[in-house]
Amino acid sequence: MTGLRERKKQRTRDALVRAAHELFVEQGYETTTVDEIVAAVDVSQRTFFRYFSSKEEVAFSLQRLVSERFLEAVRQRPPGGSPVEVLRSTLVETWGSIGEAIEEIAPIQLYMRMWQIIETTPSLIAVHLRHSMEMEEQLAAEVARREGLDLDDDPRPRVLVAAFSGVMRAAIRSWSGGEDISVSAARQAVESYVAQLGPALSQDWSTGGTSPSHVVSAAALTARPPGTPSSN
Amino acid sequence: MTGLRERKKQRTRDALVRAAHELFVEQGYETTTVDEIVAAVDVSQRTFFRYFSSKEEVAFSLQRLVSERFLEAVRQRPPGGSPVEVLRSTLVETWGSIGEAIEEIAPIQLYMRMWQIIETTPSLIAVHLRHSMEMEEQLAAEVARREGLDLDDDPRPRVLVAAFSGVMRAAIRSWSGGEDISVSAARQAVESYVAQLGPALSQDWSTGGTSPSHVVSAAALTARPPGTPSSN
DNA sequence: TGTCAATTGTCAGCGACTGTCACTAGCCTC
DNA sequence: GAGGCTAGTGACAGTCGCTGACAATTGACA
Repeated sequence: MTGLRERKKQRTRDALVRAAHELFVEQGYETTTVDEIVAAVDVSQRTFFRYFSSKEEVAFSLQRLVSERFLEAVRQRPPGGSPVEVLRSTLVETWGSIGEAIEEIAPIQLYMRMWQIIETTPSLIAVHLRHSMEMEEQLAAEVARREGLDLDDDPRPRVLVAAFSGVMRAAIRSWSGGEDISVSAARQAVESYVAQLGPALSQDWSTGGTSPSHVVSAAALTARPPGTPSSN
Repeated sequence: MTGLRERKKQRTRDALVRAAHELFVEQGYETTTVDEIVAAVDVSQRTFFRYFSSKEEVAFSLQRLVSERFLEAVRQRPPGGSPVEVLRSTLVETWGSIGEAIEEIAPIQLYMRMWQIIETTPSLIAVHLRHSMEMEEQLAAEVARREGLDLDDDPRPRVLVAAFSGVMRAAIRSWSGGEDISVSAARQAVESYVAQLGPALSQDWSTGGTSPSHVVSAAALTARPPGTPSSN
């Protein structure tokens, strides 16, 4: 059992995350000041910066939680299965428990709405892209480990992960730009996009398009799955 | 002919860019203050922020120049040829004139060294990724226009451009992490990476790897070209 | 040459972030 | 259960990026 000191720290940290998310969602990221966040939790600004190295960090704290959980789940996965399938099934199977982990800190709706804020705030888009890059690197290392490959010699892990994470980003972007920002809509968007990844790469898509046949398999990577609304 | 006022503006702008690049390269981006930059050019800080909306913007001013020139060159390109080939040949043919455009503002070595700063400064990496995304969107629109396609219906322009720009980024990263940061080394790295793009996508790469055959064509996208030193 | 408009400098101020130091409150020992 | 130890907090002063407002300057043009 953890001590009182520890629990107190966790509480203030969670409170800061929750307050920050509420304010960001309510009035936007740029227009929310750190002073407003700490006022809502009633701690000093100095304390805020002891928990988070920047205002950006608190905005991505839940995203980071999700990334870490997912990465950990992939690491725990028993050997076997193709890498794409490992990533896909890990995603599907951990979705629920990761959702619960979020709920312990803030209502999941807040997390969902925060995605919209990120995707519409230029400075956050930039940071998000960098995080994705870092996440890709770690995932690629794990895939390489599982397959017994050397990341320096074999580019396939990185490529696989890049494709996977590209599809994830496309799904999130499509979902966050749409009408229904519910959890189930997100899950559906992500799962249907990801489900296309394997088939799209193995099937032959050159069914009479104007494009040369060598780009079509890759093209399917960002194709909208049927029934998904176009979001621009 | 442009008036004196106009020329004076151009001079101070170029001087700011040059001074900023010199300082960034010499002592790092974060540790260089805007006050140092304006002191080197002897203008007020307010003037700096009239030319550049942020410290980041001046750091990317030469990169932006290059992007714009390249995009413009693609736009000027007569119809015909496959999209990949159009991008590749435009790159090769405009390399020289773009270099000259840079030289009018700052020594090209400074531009080259600035890449290293960008690639090793987290906040600049993030901004760079966002710029790449924006550039991809514009290039994709142009490719779609050339091919008479609708970007909303056909994902292939975006995919093609994403692949192209991914290869470019990989090339730059490999080059900037290496020993030889000369212009010719950069050119060689970029051109050899890009040259692989077409063949890599059309060839069959499944020559007895452990991976499923459906990822190998994509895998070749980030493969190191022969003779290029590994840079991590 | 005098008027107009564009450009610049000065100043005051906000917001993100950091170093420092005194203080408070869990924790651990006797 | 008292007292020392230390992790965590608050208060304060200061730096740096960036902005608005207004006055001073300087090229443009009649």
